[in-house]
Amino acid sequence: MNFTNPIESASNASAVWTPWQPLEPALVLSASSLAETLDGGQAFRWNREDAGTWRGQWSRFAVRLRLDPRNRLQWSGPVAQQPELPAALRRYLGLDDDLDSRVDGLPWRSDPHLARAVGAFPGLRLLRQPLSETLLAFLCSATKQIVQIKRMLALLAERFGDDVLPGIRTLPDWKRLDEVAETDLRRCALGFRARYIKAVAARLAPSPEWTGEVERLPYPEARQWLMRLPGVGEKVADCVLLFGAGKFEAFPVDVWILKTMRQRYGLEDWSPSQVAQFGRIHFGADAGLAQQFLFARERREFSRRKETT
DNA sequence: AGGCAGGTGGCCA
DNA sequence: TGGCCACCTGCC
Repeated sequence: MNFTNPIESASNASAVWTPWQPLEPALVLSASSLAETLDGGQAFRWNREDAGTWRGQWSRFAVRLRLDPRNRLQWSGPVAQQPELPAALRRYLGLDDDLDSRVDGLPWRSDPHLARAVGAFPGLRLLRQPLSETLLAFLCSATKQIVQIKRMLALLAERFGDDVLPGIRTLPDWKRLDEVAETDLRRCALGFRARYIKAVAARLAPSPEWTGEVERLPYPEARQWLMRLPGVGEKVADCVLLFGAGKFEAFPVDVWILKTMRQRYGLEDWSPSQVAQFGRIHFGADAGLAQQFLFARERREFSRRKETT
């Protein structure tokens, strides 16, 4: 790779970005699958820079992504974050997981609804985000829309995160959040979620190794550990494990999935907890992957209905 | 303009 | 266990 001719980003005069280059090995996905992966409720720090270009952050990294005319993913990153960024990006995008074979292993052959959802979002991915940030994000998520969760995290990063490069800030870690007064957290539009975040910070600030230990635990134990934290119930724990720990058997049940599953699988009067158990049994070891396709399709159906009414 | 949101925890039967 | 309600705030 050659970074001798870096270009200036139009939207950020200070950070110097590398030229666009293909991800290696190549990753092919549709524009809507890319949008759904980055901005569909797994992660909350991605924004459209202009048509077809995304800019996002995780940990101390920033990157821009777009598709070439043959739908292969290209990236451009801050020159200052070379040469670590490509490996970090591959990990973030979960390229070490053979997603194609996992998708193939789902029961789509006997489940037409799942087959339609899989067909509608070719190349859709599960991200492998830092667990700590994923926990923070989903503590913010209770009864909030994606736009509002994004706003909370942007405010948290702006006010309490660290400066990495001009225009690039980390989210605060638990140690930092433990130092912030709850009233100051509430000014980040967190509402009652601020109390949970404070309590989790008080619990995790003294043990920075906690998240790493949870990540290494098998799914059922990791889930129990997470659910001992205030503000973390079944749904948040499953989101954290699926999007931030690579536990593909986690099957988060929010109101959207609950609605779809009740309708499509004849589970009218089932509780969220029962639906989660059904999902893990029906879809198997990669139930969370199935959930992501069903979720994407449900969101698309919803926005279509909204347009026509 | 006021109800309602991608949940959780506490209280009650 | 199962059902109900408060919890903040901003957006449709």
